[in-house]
Amino acid sequence: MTGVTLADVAKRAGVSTATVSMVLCNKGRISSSTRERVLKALDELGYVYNQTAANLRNRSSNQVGLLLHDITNPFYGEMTAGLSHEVERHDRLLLLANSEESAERQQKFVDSLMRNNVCGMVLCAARETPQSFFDSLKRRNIPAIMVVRPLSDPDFDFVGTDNFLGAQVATEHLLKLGHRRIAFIGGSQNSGSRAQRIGGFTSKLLEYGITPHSEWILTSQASQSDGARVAQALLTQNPLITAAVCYQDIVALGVMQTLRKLGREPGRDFALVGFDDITEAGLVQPALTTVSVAAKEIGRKAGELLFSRIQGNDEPVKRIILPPALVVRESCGFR
Amino acid sequence: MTGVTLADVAKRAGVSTATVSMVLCNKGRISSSTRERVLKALDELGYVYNQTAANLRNRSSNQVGLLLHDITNPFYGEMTAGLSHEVERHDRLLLLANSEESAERQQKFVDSLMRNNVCGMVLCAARETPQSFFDSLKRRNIPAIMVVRPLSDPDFDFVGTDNFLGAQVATEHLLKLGHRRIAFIGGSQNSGSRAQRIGGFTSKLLEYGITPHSEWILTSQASQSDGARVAQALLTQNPLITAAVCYQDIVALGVMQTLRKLGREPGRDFALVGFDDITEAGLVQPALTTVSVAAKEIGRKAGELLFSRIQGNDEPVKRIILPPALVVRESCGFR
DNA sequence: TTGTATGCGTTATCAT
DNA sequence: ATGATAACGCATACAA
Repeated sequence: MTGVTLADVAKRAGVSTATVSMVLCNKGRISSSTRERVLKALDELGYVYNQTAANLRNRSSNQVGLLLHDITNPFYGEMTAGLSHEVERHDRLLLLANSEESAERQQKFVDSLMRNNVCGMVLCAARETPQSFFDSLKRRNIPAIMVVRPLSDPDFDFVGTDNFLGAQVATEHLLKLGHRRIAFIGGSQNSGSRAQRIGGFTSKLLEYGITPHSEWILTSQASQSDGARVAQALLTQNPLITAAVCYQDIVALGVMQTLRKLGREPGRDFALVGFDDITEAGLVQPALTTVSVAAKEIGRKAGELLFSRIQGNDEPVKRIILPPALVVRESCGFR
Repeated sequence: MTGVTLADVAKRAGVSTATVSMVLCNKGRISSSTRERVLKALDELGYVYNQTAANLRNRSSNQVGLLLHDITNPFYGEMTAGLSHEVERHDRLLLLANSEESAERQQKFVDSLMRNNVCGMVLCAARETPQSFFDSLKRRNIPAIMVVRPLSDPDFDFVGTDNFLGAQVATEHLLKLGHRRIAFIGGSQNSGSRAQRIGGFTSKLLEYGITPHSEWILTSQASQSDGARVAQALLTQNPLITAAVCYQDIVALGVMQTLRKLGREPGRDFALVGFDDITEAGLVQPALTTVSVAAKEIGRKAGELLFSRIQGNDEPVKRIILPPALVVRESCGFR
């Protein structure tokens, strides 16, 4: 802190603080001669604007918050980049908080963001978020956009991807290739995204006159090893299964491992579709066919919506659902 | 903004604002009876502390800035998580800015962070950062820690990894496995980290009596596809090369692709070591042997040092160099 | 132990 | 076109 204030500059330029302030904000009409003088004084003194004071006086803030549960996940890294870009475009600053999936820390962060007067926030809530969390958010009445995880609370704007449709597209792809015995592998029991994907999966099966087997729908951790583990049991007991939709790409990678262990070659003896289009998907052999959910775009759209809310847009609650895209590679057969 | 202030609470509780303030900060001695009353009023009114006002009054701030050039890069995601954790431990908030490698935007961000009065910052400066950037930072005299990219400006604290040693360890690993024709793939021409890694690479070759071929040292973008591209030319023209140290894991992943395209199986016909130990490294097949630079730890250490500076530690400039660790997986052969 | 009064650096209202 | 001054919400020195 250099400590140079408006008053110092004013004295130096031989004007009032009001004048300096107006020069800084380009408000009011000031003769170009005094403007010159002020500008010169500003420069000579190495003045640095005190946003904190301005925020207090204006009862506003130039900061928005982003609450994530795992910044380490490349998907959220992408999303953050998209949002960050939008935030910059609006000359705001981004406050980042990482709940690491703890409801307690999440609440702490949001409280902190509120104390810091953020003008809005983007949230990907932890899985076990209590209703009280959303309530406290509403009470303060600060613009907040939920992202990625569906069904947080219907009163909030939401930006995410169409899990249902994504799973439908993935499933139909397998169906059209002639597969009839298809499993769904991965995701945790209490995941809303997973519920939607399973919905897309089963609905499409039914559309083709196929009754979904609930024993062919497996949960797993979000890791390759656990994907491999759960697939092992399923595929040894049900060798007639010829394809699977996986909840995540990483799970699909695990399934690939298991297939090879069982002497079956993915892409030839078995068809596999993943979800997320992570980098590795294009890398493995055979390259993984997957549903892409455009993480960066989610961030960008969330920012766009947030700023429109900040600027007073009071249309009814919005749900922006980005269309997923099937990225066809090699894991369902080469042609 | 609910708009409830200290004064409102004070009135309600029948005390002065000073008392309320003291209750909030746990300062001064206040009878437990009035404390009760204040706490009750606080709660009833749904008071929310105004950090902005406090910051102004205290001539301080509870925010630290983090300037990155690519939040999308998993390495920086990890680092951010480490720093974020440390920031939380100190009850501060983290302002994130993404320069996308533009010196101009970077300067804009830092100016903005300064106007917002951050109490400190962690910086991974853009590659083409002009000296004026560092000068403006020094002028304001705000604690700043440089990370990852070496040699920014000797007057700043630095936290990074030992690139030289890391590359030596990686190279020696290949050498001990019997490889004698080893390439170095990746990194951009003007990268300081890369220069250090090449130093480790060549010095170790020389130690084993091998003369480094400059044509076997390639630059590439930090992407899988470019890694694949540059490897293609090298490996078709020099089929006798049996191993490579890659500047980054992502580049190594690209090289894997190329190898397969050329009918060579990584881990069997060719040995590969990466750098960074990103999540994908453990996921691909064969899993990538790599030099871990403990991204999270860099973030944590940077935070630790930053807060010690903020608290007044005025020891001479520090350079914290974290030891790299070779993570042996499968890409140099299974055993 | 608690209250009074002042100032942090800015902006906006009202004069001039 | 510009100046004086009163907030913004809080913390603290000092008084009581």
